[in-house]
Amino acid sequence: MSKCEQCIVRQFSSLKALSKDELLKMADCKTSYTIKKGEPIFEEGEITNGIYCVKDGVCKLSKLSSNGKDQIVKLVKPGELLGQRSMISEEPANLSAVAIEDMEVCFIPKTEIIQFFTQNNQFSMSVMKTICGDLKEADDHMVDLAQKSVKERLAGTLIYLEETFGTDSDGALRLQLSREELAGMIGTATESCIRLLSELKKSGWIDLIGKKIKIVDKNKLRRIAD
Amino acid sequence: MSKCEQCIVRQFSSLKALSKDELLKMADCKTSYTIKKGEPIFEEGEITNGIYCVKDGVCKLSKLSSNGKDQIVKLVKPGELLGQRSMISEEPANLSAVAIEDMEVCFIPKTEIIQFFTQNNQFSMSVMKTICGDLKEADDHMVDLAQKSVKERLAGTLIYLEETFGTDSDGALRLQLSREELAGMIGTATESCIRLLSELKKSGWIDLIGKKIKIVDKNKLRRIAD
DNA sequence: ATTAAAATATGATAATTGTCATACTTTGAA
DNA sequence: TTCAAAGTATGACAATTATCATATTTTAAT
Repeated sequence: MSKCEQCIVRQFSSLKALSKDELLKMADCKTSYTIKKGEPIFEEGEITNGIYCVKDGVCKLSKLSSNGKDQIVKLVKPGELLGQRSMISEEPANLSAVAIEDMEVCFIPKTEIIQFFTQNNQFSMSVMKTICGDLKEADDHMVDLAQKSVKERLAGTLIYLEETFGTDSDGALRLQLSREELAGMIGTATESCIRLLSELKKSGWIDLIGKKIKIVDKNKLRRIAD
Repeated sequence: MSKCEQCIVRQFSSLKALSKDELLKMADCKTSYTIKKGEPIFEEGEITNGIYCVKDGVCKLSKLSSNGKDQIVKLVKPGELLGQRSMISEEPANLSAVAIEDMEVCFIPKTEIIQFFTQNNQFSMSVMKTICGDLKEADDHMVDLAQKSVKERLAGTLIYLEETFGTDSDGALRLQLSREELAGMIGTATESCIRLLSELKKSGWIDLIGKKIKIVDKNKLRRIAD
């Protein structure tokens, strides 16, 4: 069993507020999982009874709409926690978490987290701040979905993907999303997404290398995104 | 100065977790305000340094989009708290709060709330749960905005307005929103909103009495909304 | 009570976006 | 390696939604 104390990603989440003793206790009761690309960590409606700490890889949090399409609400990257909301609300998961890349995650049981909440105020304040940050992002995202055009949202999403997950050796977006997933992020039909990507390529603001996307003129994209 | 102990709406918010002593302390440092319909409680970008408890009246939380339209993110009713998110995040307000009806609110300084957080675990857990509830609603709302048509969202919003704020003596929605505000809730142009209301009226599912809206066939609306 | 301003309503039209069909390309399993 | 399946791409068309113009009604200030 690996030690939480030595885990680097801990620094990026609320877990950084835990003491050495608490980390040792956590290392004792945690379970590590390997999740392959495309596999779920948990699904909408499932009772999770704990939270996951993402050690490696990226996953999408999405919800199936009544029209049959999957809307991606958020991408979660290493260092972030997963499933806090439903654990705190004591409800089944509202969203599905599915790996976009191969992942390594650790599961920490609810009983443990609740103990940390009561004994470590810094920890609970940190979790609270994280959730507040999520709420702010959700509100902002909502406004964009309601008021911006698909093209504006696509441009904004491409910039977000580059700034958040970086680029590979070709200078293309490191995070490989399918066109369907990209469409699910911006809230549009897959064909519309593909069509607008072609349009942005024709304009010369992006380049399409196979299914990879490379941002050529970020300023132009920024101007489109507002 | 009125006593928080005797305030009924307290029961509906996290403030119900406070002890008698804490309530007395709060009554001492709170400030009461009367806010007229149309007036702001705080605006986007403002530093608030505390939270508001809504004693009477309803307000909208909205954000100005780059296209110049105001998107309404949430309606806040008596008993609910206002401004917790930015207080906890220690950031300026992300949304504007504007009264939709004449309101009575109490302002409680941040220093006080932070004290309650550290000394009363039930209180901080309750606030955390409320914010988690807000996050869930925001996520769900996001999916609807991204995946549903304007007509579906309008139908859903009308049902929400009836079930949340009730009806007046005519059976019409008690909460009086302008067409522009209703459009701002569902994320569409005012004209589109008006047009669809006319359409729903022609179909006989709703009735328009002046600018009031009355739901005639809720089941039909529900079927439209999904 | 009068009247200007604001809100509501509707038509005409354009722009955006979704849907269906189909072709091409890539991927992965036998 | 081969081939079926999945993913990507594009065209044609329909549906939805926004925009602009204008009329009507309501509201509120004088």
